[in-house]
Amino acid sequence: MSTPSSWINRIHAYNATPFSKKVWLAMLRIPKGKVASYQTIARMAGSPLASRAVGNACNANPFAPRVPCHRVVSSSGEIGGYAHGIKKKIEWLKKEGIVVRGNTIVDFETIEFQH
DNA sequence: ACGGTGACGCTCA
DNA sequence: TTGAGCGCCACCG
Repeated sequence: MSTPSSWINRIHAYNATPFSKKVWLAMLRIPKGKVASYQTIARMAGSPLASRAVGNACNANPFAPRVPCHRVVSSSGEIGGYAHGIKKKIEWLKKEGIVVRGNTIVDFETIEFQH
């Protein structure tokens, strides 16, 4: 019940808008130890200019942290926001081996997942 | 139907 | 470097 495909099923079964589901599905593709920008997720969801709307979808993610919205950060390398508090977001990221200094991802460019 | 909202991103002073 | 301004877009009352 924790395989990637089961989360895909959970997402599809959940009552949410198509765009939100696309965003959540895209997040599943970010490898542990990497991060993706809201912009990249927007691109993956098929709406390249909807980075802002991606933030809204992340905020509505009912499956955190198993569906890893904590791996979605600002294109500047800043942490961005988190529904359960930025502290929590940084906590998850560090647990996955990502180094965070202040509100910034260290070596963001090299660990950024792009698609 | 429509205007307000927000976990964005970019530019410019 | 930092903050203000603005464009962007899906979603919600």
